[in-house]
Order: sequence, then C-alpha cells, then structure tokens
Amino acid sequence: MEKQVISDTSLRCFAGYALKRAFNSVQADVNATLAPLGLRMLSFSALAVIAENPGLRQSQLAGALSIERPNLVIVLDDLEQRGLIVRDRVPSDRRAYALRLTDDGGRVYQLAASAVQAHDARMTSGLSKVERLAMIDALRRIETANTKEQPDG
Amino acid sequence: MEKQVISDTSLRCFAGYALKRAFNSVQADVNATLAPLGLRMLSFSALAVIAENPGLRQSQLAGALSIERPNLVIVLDDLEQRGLIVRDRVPSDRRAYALRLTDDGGRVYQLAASAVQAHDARMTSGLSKVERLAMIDALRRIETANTKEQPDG
DNA sequence: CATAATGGTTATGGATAGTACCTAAATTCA
DNA sequence: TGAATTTAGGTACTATCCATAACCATTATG
Repeated sequence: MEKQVISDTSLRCFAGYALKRAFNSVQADVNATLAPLGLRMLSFSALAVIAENPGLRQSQLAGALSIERPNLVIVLDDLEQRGLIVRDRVPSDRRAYALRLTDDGGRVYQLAASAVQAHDARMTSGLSKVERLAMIDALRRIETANTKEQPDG
Repeated sequence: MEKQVISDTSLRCFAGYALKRAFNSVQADVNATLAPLGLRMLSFSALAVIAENPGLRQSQLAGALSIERPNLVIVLDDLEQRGLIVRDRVPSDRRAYALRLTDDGGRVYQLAASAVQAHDARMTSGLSKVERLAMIDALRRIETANTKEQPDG
C-alpha cells in the first residue's frame, strides 16, 4: 500500500490555518515544558502578570490575559492552594482581592520563566531575530484586527 | 477609582504568547464566520481537504489535519448526517472508507471557503502582502520546529 | 434609601484534543 | 495453512480551554 501524499494547499494559503497548526505545536511543547512544575500555559501567564503587577485584582488580571473572570477563578484557586500566590483583602474595597506571589511562587515563577524562555527559543530556532520580531509584531496586529476600539466618552 | 494599566511585558517577548493571543482572536472570528453555515474550524478544514483529495481515507485525513482519529469520527459523522460528505466503501480494503463531498457538500464548501477567505483577509488587513506571507512562512517553521523527523527505514 | 454597577464565584456548556480499548479486516510469518 | 501482528475505523472517557448566565456581597449613584 503506497502512502499517497494528501495535499492541503487550499488551507495553507490561510493565515488562520498556519496559526492554528503553529499554535497547537507550541501549546503541546509549552505544556510539556511546564508540566514538571505543575503549571500550564494559563497558570504560567497568570504568575507572570502577577509578578509584574503585584497587588492587582482578579478582574484586572483577567483583562490582561483576555480571559473571562470565571475561568480565572479555577486557575487562582489552584495556585493559591499550592501556596504560590495569596489573595490579600483590599482594605478600601472589601469585594476585591490583591494578588501577590508568595516567596515560593516567586521561585517557581523564576524556574518556569527560564524553562519557557528555553522553550520559546527552541520553537523559534528556525527564525532570525528580525524574522522573529516581525512575526510577533504581525501576530499582535492580527490579534487586534477585529478589536472594535470604542472611543472613550 | 483609576483604571491602572496592567503590564505584560515579560510575556510579550515570547512568540508563544503572541501566538496564543492571535489564535484566540482568529478562532473566535472564524467560528462566528462559519456558524451560519453550521460549520466550525475543524469541520471546514475537513471539507477542504476532502474537496482537494477526493477518495482519501479517514486516517489520511486525520494525518493531514494533525488530529487523532477518534476526534475525526465525530466531525465526519456530523458532516455525513447532514449530507455534505459520503463514506464510500473501498473495494480493495473493506475496513476503509473513501471520503467524498456530495454535490451539496461542494456547494456548502464553496460558500464556506468564500466566507473564510473574507475572514482571513479581514484578520490580516493590517499586514502587507509581503508581511502576510512572511508570517505564514514563519509559522510553518515554528510548527515543524519540534517535529522529530524520523528517517524512513 | 432605592437602584445600578462592580468583584468574585458557581454552574454549565461548547469546542478541542488526548488515551485506552474494541471489532473487523488485512498483513506477516512460521 | 494458521497464528500473531498490524491497520482502519469506532466507542467511551477524560482533560483543557474558553464562554455565558446567574448569584451574592459590596460599592457607587441618584
């Protein structure tokens, strides 16, 4: 039985198809990278933004990560139970929590950041520095292509 | 209450983060584009590859789409029930099915392809033709970055 | 003080992707 | 030929990701 080659030319010309395939590959690799630390793509992203913006609130974090608030709750529950973050009460607003990394969370984040750095370099090893930056810039423009910017009142 | 800006600089330098954000945006838009036709990203991709390779078998389609066989079954069941594809028996191998579009499936695929074409143009409207092609090429290199190519026996 | 808006949560569902396992049929090989 | 293995398709189940609706407590608005 000959393994005849299947073509997908009509899909290959779509940016979205290339995006999907590349993302699947990257996601599988980054999850494998983070699994030993008990993290996933989303929980690592959460740690990174908390590390960079200590004291931010959950809704701000959800906004920064472009996810809905309910989805963040589960992620933060997990990180909190494992002692990587704390939800401090905000004195001025008793509804809100101020998110911070614990010392342990900071250490885990540093380890994870190094691992993700290596992962990212590996995934983009076929690109020059210029190509890599151009691609990131292009992706950013795609991300905001259909973001209806409503003018501030 | 001032809306303080949350930064994600440490994540923005990762190609994978840009990829994830762009993909989420594109996926939401393409699903909204295909919803009126009763299709999703995956079922549209399946139609496209079947249209381009009439008579191919399910395992070949799964391989072309880089998904596992069980996940394809549900997609094909749906397309078959709606009369968009047929599973013809292969005389030379009674285990296998030859996948083909019906006339109706061909028409729906043409409509969907036009809609996706417009969607893709909209998503990449912020890019020049050269930038767009460079990005697609870069994404392809990322996709295959960690694909261990095992030499044929 | 009544109403609306906000922060966080719960519950739920859809889309995606993976593994384990089953059957029928084809292939390999002793 | 006949047993063991492989392959094609399918079933069942699970995990992740992301979204919406509805809810409670608190704060802001009028």
